Amino acid sequence: MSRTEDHGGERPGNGGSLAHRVPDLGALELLLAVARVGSLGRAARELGITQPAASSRIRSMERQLGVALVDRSPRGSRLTDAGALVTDWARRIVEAAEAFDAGAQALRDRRDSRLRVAASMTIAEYLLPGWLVALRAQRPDTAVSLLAGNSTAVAERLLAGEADLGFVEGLTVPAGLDSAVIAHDRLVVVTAPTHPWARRRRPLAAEELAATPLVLREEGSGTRQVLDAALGGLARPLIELSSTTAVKAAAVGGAGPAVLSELAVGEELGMRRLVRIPVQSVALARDLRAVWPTGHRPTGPARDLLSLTRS
Amino acid sequence: MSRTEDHGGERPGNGGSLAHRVPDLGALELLLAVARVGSLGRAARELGITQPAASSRIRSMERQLGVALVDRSPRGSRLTDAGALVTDWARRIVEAAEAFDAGAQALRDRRDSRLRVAASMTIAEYLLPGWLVALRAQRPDTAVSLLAGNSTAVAERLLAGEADLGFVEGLTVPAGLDSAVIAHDRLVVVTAPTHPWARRRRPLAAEELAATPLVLREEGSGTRQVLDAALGGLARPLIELSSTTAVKAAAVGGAGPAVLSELAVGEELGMRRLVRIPVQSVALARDLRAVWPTGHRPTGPARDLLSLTRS
DNA sequence: CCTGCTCATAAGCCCAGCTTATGCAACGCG
DNA sequence: CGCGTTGCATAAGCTGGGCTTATGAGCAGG
Repeated sequence: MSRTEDHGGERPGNGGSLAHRVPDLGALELLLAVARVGSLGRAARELGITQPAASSRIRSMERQLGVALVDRSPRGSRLTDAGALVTDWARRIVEAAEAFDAGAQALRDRRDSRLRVAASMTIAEYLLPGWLVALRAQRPDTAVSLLAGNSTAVAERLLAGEADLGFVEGLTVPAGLDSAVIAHDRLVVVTAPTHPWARRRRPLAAEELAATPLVLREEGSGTRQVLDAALGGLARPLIELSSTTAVKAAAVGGAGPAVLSELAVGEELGMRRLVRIPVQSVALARDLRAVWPTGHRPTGPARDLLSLTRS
Repeated sequence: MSRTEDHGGERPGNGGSLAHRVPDLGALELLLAVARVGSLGRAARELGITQPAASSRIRSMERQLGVALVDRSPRGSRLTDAGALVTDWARRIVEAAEAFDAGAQALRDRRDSRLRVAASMTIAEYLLPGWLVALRAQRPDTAVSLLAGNSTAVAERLLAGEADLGFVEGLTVPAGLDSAVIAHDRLVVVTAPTHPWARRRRPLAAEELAATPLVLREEGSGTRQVLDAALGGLARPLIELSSTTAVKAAAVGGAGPAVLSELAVGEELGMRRLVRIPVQSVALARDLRAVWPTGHRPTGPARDLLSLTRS
């Protein structure tokens, strides 16, 4: 029990401060660059720093992780096996950071940008950043601005000419807008893997779901509307929380079954932090739509973004 | 020197240095803490720093992003709308960092750890970090060590008593091991969204796939073995690359169709950076299995980990 | 054997982020 | 109505991580 560093006794499910154990983004980018070009010096040049800086940075990263990451040779540097693994994990962080950056950049350029997008929360949270990364890859100098709100707000912006393209997830398309379905979303019932439902063999019946207190978004949210409609207005809240992520956290923590968009829990399901409970004969599907003012077909960058969103 | 930091006209698809536009992990963690507890000061205490440090850090993050993130009031701080969105994007980064940390920690503790895991590359890359995060949430003081290699290496370690639990993805279970299927993986054919196949209506026939030069892993990799077996040893390589991520990058870049594990491309599909091409009558499914020496059923932490991996 | 590539080390600079110490604003309570 | 509590902002000073430039050492190839 040689616990090395454990003065962090915080809430369950949280170790100690992450930032001290994970290299910063610059270091991770550097590692990816080294993996790509096969040399510290060239990777350094690529990032606009000097070779000693790169050398030292990689070295200190290795010290921090306690693992050799690159094999230095006089003819270049290659990743070790552990380094290849670490690089792949690092890539996930960098990709998440790219999505963050794309979203943040759109959020910043408030008024004057060329492509103004209005989107509902779920879409803005989970899908848009990825689309923006892709859009930036295609058209690097398109500046995008983003406004997030509910369906009504999206419709208002579009009709007022303050947005060029909208995305909504509701059951109906707001009046005055044309739309195209770009994806299908489904609400799913999830629990922590420890919950009894996780060991069920037979799908859940609608009545069981309606009879069980659930971890839910607050009334008025798109998710809640769909669920209430599907169950006939009967969903019983165990707790009501004001954000998707709060609901997820509660479910992961074992508070109880939650109902959430498939989009929101993809990762948790993949990592088995949540388990999906099959449900019988409840219509929890909903369309995700791109919308624009009737008649004004999207053109230019809006058209590009729209075509990115279709599979 | 007038040039501040912009002699970087790099390869397409890459902006400039990310690290300067995205707040560092510490700042993101702080933001999440503020969102959770509703006060700068309490969030600061939670992370073991002082209130002025937190105040300044949040402020500089707001300056960096050009968006107000929190509403300060004399009675606490709440996220703005933009702040809520940014926080959700930030959470993705932090979660990726947690997975990185869990993996790295396992990689570091080479010999002496209590639970020694040996896993094939794909599993080690995409699934294990998530499991380790979950395991750490359940049993915070279990130290895990990780060794990644191909099926043969995994089997050797287990039989030599140098590993307590293994994970393999091949077609067959190595001799001397018992196994349990923990998940199903499928190889999928993917292309960039711009590729002609992305606009096909009808599924691809096996012969078409076999006749088309593909972006592939090198011969000998598990992925390649499964593909060759499914096609009858006929896969034609356009390029052979030595890592899953290199293959992904090539496919995203439009080099040509690639064949990859579903696990590896989930994110790219979600973000529409890759498009999945349906294929007809080719058996690309494979089992992911946990393995252990015949007779030695996993016990203790190994058992915990094993049960985490089953849905 | 020299030239060119690689990486490592050394010495010095600079700024980001931390701390402590303080001030100001709002709320609640005796 | 003053007083204590809670919460945020500002100021001044320290420290360290990461950068730079300068230099050296190992290995390949003409």
